[in-house]
Formats: sequence, C-alpha cells, structure tokens
Amino acid sequence: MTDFKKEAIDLIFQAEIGLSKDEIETLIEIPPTYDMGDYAFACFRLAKTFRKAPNLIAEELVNKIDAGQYFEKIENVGPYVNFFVSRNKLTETVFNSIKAEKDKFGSTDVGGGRKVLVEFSSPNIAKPFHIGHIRTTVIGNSLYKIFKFQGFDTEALNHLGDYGTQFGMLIAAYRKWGDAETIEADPINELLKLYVKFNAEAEKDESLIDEARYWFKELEDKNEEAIELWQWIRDISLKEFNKVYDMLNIGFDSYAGESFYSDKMKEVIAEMEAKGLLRESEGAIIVDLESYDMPPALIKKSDGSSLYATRDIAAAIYRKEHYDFYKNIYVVASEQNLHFKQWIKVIELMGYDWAKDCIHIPFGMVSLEDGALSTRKGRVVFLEDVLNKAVESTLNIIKERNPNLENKEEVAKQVGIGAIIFQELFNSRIKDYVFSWDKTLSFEGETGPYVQYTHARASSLLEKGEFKLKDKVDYTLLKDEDEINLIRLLYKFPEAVLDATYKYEPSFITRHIVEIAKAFNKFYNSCPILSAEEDLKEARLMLVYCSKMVIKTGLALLGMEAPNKM
RNA sequence: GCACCUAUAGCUCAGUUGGAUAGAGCAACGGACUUCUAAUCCGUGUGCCGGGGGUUCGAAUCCUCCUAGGUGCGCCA
Repeated sequence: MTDFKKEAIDLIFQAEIGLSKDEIETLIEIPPTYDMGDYAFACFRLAKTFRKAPNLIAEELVNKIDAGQYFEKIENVGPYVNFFVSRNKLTETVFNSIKAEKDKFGSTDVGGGRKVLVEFSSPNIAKPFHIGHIRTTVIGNSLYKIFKFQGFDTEALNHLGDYGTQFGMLIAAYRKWGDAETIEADPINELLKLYVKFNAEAEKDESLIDEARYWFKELEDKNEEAIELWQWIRDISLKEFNKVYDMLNIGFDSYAGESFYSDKMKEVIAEMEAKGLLRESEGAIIVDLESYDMPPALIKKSDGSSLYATRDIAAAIYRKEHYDFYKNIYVVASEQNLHFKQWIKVIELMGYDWAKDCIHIPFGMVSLEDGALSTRKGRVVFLEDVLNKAVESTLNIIKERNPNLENKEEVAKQVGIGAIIFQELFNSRIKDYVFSWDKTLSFEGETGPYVQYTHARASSLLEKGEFKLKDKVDYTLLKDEDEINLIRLLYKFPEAVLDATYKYEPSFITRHIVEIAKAFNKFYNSCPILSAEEDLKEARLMLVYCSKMVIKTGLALLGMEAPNKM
C-alpha cells in the first residue's frame, strides 16, 4: 500500500531545508480537519535557522514543492505546509490492497516468526469464574490474536491457579465437611461453599489456617491422599471453566499452572542461593531489593514451602528454556504491579538479560455498584450469568426486530457475547470500571452490536447486489465526502493495528472499527448503492466489500464473530 | 508513611511523538423508514482539560508541588 506520509516526507526532504527524513517525520502531523489536508508539516522549528516567520517559510516551501502524482495539491495554511492526498490514488491503493490481501489486510510481518508467549485468564481452581476474570481473559485473547496477525509465533498460556495455601484450605475443608456426590453435581458452587465455610470458621479458630498450611505442605511433599483430591478438584473445575471458554470461543495452547512448576522450584532456589541472592529474614528466605527501592521478594516461607514469586520465577526460567521466547507477556491486574517488578528484577539479578523481555500488561479493576468484588463475602457476578443474560436479551431484540431471521439462537450468541467482549476492549486497559447490568446490556451507540450490525448491513448489500470481485472498477467515481472519509479510515486500519500491537492495547482497534462503522453508516444513509447507475454501483459495492472485510478482520482481532445477518 | 495508577461535557470515555477552533457515545429535545436491515442517520446545547507554579514560539499532553479517588507494600495468589 502506498505510504502517503512517506511521500510527503520525501517531497519536503527534496526541498533541502537542512533536516533529515527522520527529523521531518517528527514534524509531520495530521490536521484537525480534512479541509486542511491529510498531512501537514509544521514550520515553527525552522524559524530559528531561517530567521524568518514560520508563515513565510511555509509559503516559500509550498512554492518550491511540486505536488507530484500522490497529492492533489499542497497549500500553506499559516505556518503549516498542508498535503492533500489524491483521492484517486488513495482509493486505488486501498482497494487494491484489500482486494489482494483480503482478511490479511492490516497485518504485517514484523513478527518474523519470533516466539511470543501470552499468559492470560489463569483462574483459580475451585473458584467461580466471575466478572473480575473477564478482563484478563478477553484482553489476553485479543493480544494473542493481534500478535499472531503480525507474524509472531504466539502461544496462549493459561497459568492455572491450581496450587498454594488456598488449596490446602480446600483439602482440609473437604476432609472435614465435603461430600463427593454433591460436589460432582455442582462442582464450582459446592467447592465455593466449602471455601467460604472454611474461611468463616477460620476467623473463629486460627488453628484451621495451620491445618490448611499443613495440607498444602503435604501436597508439595506428594502425600497420596492430597494429590488424589487435588487432581479430582482440578479436573472438575477445568471442565467448568471450559464451558465459559467455549462460549467466548477462546482456546489455550497450555494449561500448565502453578502446580506444573512446583517441582522446578528447588533447583531455582538453589540457583539463587549459589548466586548469593538469598538472605534469611524473620524466619523466611528473601531476596533483598532495598537498593532498588522495593520491598524484599519472598522466596520461601518459614515452614519451607514456596510462594507466588518463586513460582513465577521458576515458570519464566522454564519458559525461556522450553520456548526460547522473544517476549513473555503477562496479562494480569494492575494490583500486581509491584509483584511483577520484584520478580522480574530477581530474574535480572540472576544474570538473565532476557528479564527485559518479561512484560507485565496491567489492567484496571472491576468493582460492583455496592463495592469491591469478594468471593469470600459472596459478592460476585458470575461470568456465565453475564454471558447468558446478554445472549438472552439479544435474542429478545432479534425476535422483536427481525422475526424472520433463520438461526436466531446462534446469532444471539454471537452478538450477545460479542457485546460483552467489545465493551471490555473499548476503553484503555488501565481504567477501573464499575460493573452495571444496564450498561452491559445496552446495545446502542458505540457498542459491539453497532459494529456487527454495520457488518451485517454491508453483507446484505453485497448479497443483494450480487457482488463479485472484478479486475477493474472505476474508483474515480467515488467523490462524495462520505465515501472518501470512509476510505481514509480503511487506509488507516493497518496503522491502528500496529499501534495496538506495540502498545499492547486492543482498544485502538476497537475504537478504529467503531469509526469505520460510523463512516460506513453515514455513507450508507447518504449514498444510494444498489439503485445507483451501474458503474457507480460497482464502485460503491467495492467500497462496501472493503469496509466489510476490514470490520470483520477488526472484530476477529478482538475475538468477536461477524454474522452476515442479524 | 512510602510506591504506582487515575482525574477532560450531567454520565462513560477518546484525544497519536507537545501544535491549528478540545472530540465521541449515553442521557435530553427535535427530525428522517410505501426506498439498499431505524441495533441506523441528521440536527440542537454543554467544558476554570482536578488546582498552583515552571519549561516552550506553542501544554489536556513534558517537569514540579498540592488535592481527591483507587491499588500495593514478608510468609495469600
């Protein structure tokens, strides 16, 4: 695809103003409105060297530069040199690129087959999947798809929380009050009940906590009874989680969780010891990080069992050996910022220069209107319920507005669940938000259904217009401002995807396809398509085709379906 | 107490490496379907960009101090 910005830079460079191309690039910007052009070069910084007012410099520069084939005109507006991209060239390059690349349009080969690991979702076994888990799951899945799209060899890792003292709690609780049959019937809820009960009792009787620690220690020491219980609980929990993953259409390449790394920790601890990093403090073993302005990293508890940080360190070292990653990404809540800073620093202190390739991607908190989420206090909204309710309410809308639609249930699923995913990926990751049913189930304006609806409209046009890709379309017929604006946005899609990649921010894509959908709907309302004169109809249908393709690709990168009818 | 994050329209949020009049959606009101899917489109209004100071030709954006909210800070993960 023709890079118009680069062409503009070349033209300025040829005017010999004493700046390198890189320097010129930093002074190129996008004007606030299109009537000021597509790109603008700011002349303020030249004022000193030329000892002239920026306006004059801009004026002289405009006279020096020939617009060439890529620009309709070059004008100066005050201190700026404004470039107006040739509409024909713009349309030509967009149409040809999309025609050639189809659903690969927007991708690059920046990955070059390098290995990227994305760890996300990572729920705790025996606990329900609630609204708090949705962010890591959906953001992680989208990043996984984005990196894949950019040519990285990507692995989706689900670092299951299937170990730790809380597991000791569960074993202890089960041995006291548990019953296999009731648990099999409704695993997560029954296990949650045990967990809640244990915590309530433990507040009255502190010895229970010791008992939990004991059972976790037994588990680590391979006590047969403990292992058997652990395996059983893990299996039935995973089955439950997969129900939700199936609804979201999310899969993983590995479920190696905390337990998987349990036997790899001894060696790692020995290595840290050998490298002189460990110190005894208050009965525990730590790595002192005071010289890095951080509290110490706890490596071993006073009873000898391991901790979270130890496991993450062992896991990272294992992954480096096993995958030889280029980037090792963790999509984990911002509450754990310090934890990640700490253990990644420990890796660095161990002498591993790949510590810099371990990247924590934080995101903000979800809370409820009446306060923070709390599994123990029973203040939860189950993810499965949210998804089901969204599907149900979508189905009602379909029945009302499009009663003749054939596969209503399936479309309701795609749209309802899409709405939830879209909402999660619409704002910057770092923002906290308060969950509300009203907001979640509202499908108007900048929402998933809006974008999907736009896609369905486009599909319907293509079907009714019996559209086929042709070798030649007279794209010069597309002159309407609403058509050009849409084409401009399609042109910028690859850049949005690239930004999303480098900043680990799926919302850049979400925002961009909303803009495309808006522009498409405007075009749809102002330009007749099927009733247009034949050549114009062909050209407009081609624009519809390109829009549909880009919207579909964008939705796919977010992990969403794009139904053809809704 | 220390560290990190957040603060932009009534609400929820965008705002590219500092640049030209700070933008959307929702909500409110008015309009557009015998015509390509009205989950749509068009129109109407709103801002000490949390506050002070600084850097700069130019600051919502960078620096600094302050305020408010959130999160984290040794044996949970």
